Amino acid sequence: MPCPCARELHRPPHPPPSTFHHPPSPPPPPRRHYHGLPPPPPARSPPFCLPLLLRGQGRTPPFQQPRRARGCVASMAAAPACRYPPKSSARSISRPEKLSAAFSLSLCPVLGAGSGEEKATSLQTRVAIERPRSGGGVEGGGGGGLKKGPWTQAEDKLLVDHVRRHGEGNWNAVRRETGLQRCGKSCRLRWANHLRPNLRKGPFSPEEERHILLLHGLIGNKWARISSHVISRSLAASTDNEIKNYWNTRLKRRQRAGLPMYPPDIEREIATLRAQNINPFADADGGNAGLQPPPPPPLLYDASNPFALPSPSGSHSPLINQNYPLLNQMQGMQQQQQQHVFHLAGGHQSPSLSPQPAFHHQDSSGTAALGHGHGGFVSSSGLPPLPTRPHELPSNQFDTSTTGGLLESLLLGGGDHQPRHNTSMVKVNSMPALTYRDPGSRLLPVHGAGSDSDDASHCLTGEDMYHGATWNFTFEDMKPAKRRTPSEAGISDMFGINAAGSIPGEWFGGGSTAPSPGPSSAVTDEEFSLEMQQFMSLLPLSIDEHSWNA
DNA sequence: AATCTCAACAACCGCCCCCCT
DNA sequence: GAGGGGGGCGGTTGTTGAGAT
Repeated sequence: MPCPCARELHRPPHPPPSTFHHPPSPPPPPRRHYHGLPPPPPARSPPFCLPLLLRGQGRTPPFQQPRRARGCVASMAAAPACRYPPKSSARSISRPEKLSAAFSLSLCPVLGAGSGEEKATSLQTRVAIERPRSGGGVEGGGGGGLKKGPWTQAEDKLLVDHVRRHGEGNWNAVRRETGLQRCGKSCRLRWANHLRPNLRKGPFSPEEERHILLLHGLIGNKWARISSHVISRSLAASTDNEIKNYWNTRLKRRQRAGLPMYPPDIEREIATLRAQNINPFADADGGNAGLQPPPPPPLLYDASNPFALPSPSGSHSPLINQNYPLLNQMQGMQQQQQQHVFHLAGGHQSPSLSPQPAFHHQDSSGTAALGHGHGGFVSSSGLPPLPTRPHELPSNQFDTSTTGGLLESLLLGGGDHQPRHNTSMVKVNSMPALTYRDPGSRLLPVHGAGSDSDDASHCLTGEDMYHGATWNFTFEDMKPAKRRTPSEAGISDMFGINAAGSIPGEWFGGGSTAPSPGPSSAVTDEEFSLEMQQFMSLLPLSIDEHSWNA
């Protein structure tokens, strides 16, 4: 029997009114058919260029391609975000058993104290309760009856109320003070990924996708940093989990098709950036000058590669002074943008919005750095965050010392001067596409051995604008659109969040002028457009921009 | 109509780091 | 310096609905 709300799933997306000064957007692409005819080729994107990205050029308005709805809207609207039983149940019992093991009021103290409506809702949505793992395991290694699995509205409310009162952090206290039978980690995750204000739930624009690709190519699976960078550009938070999921699905898709993970232009951009080998903060703060080790050969730089630009002489020169002069402006505007954001918030910071350690960070050298706020409130500066965790070494995916440049500084805490390996060519296990060729070959990834001709046949064939060669690229804007999940709508409804994402009355003290509090779609188009217009107005136009917006 | 495949995504888990005592 | 708690991050699992077969 079809879901009574199935029509909701097929309802065409309704992009909210946008004040963007962009050409009319084409209708959302059809859902990608993996076994059908290849989709029409996407509009040609301009070469990926960090300055362009930082300037927001070519950015398509968010929410134009609402993400595909998942689940039954009717039930999800009043349901937790995830309706399936917890993993522990799913693994150990069959489906009928799972159903029988579903939510039991007597075993769920939170909902057991809730209203009958909550109970009914939970029953409808088969909210399962924690079943003992093998050996009676409980979350947290002895947490004694901690609940797992999908969150309920009641739990969300408890968590939100707690954060409202006490702010973020001290997550383990949530359980003590609210009786919420969740471990601190779970609370933090729930808050960070679903409940915190300014969460951006919507499709990644093509430009954001390219941005993600570039950042991933530069720093690897540093989802939080990628997220923070995207956040800074998008003025609202896309969670690291979201980006991670996006990447993983993309990875699987392209791996199946035997395709490279990165389009050639992005790879060239990666090579270019890594070839810069410069630290923009070396001269900017005066404290890092001379601290950077001599630039090792860049990861992707290959003398035989015409696209991996050679390291500029005096490669400590700020990138922004050489090839990306706009970054000078960007950096200078960061503080201004931050102040603007807080001004929009009414100049008041509630506890949860109080400066997070990583949000406005004063590093050891005394350089004020606007950092990412993973898990916390986000920057909406539209500018790349500055290093916040100088202690953090690059992951095993990349030896980022090979660039020592802007993005490492931005994303990996470029202030760290910890010894690094000097590897000119790194095979990245988690990034198969970045297993690069032998010298002399083109800067193209080694394709996977597997070849899904079916999928591959549907990949767009483009032209290597530098070589005239062809390339296959499954453009990401072909992916199905997503939309705000019903559970999030339910959360919003539960807390009285209006369509614009603001909560009537108090919400962290932000009031109606707060920057889009509330989960999902938190930044309204008006707010986004306002900031972007103000932002863009400070920047000169360029040929690229004209051509992109033409 | 049934089954399969896929994308999407929530949530858990383990590891690690930071901070405090 | 050692130990523990708090917290962050990345990897992974498992479930869903939709579309394809």
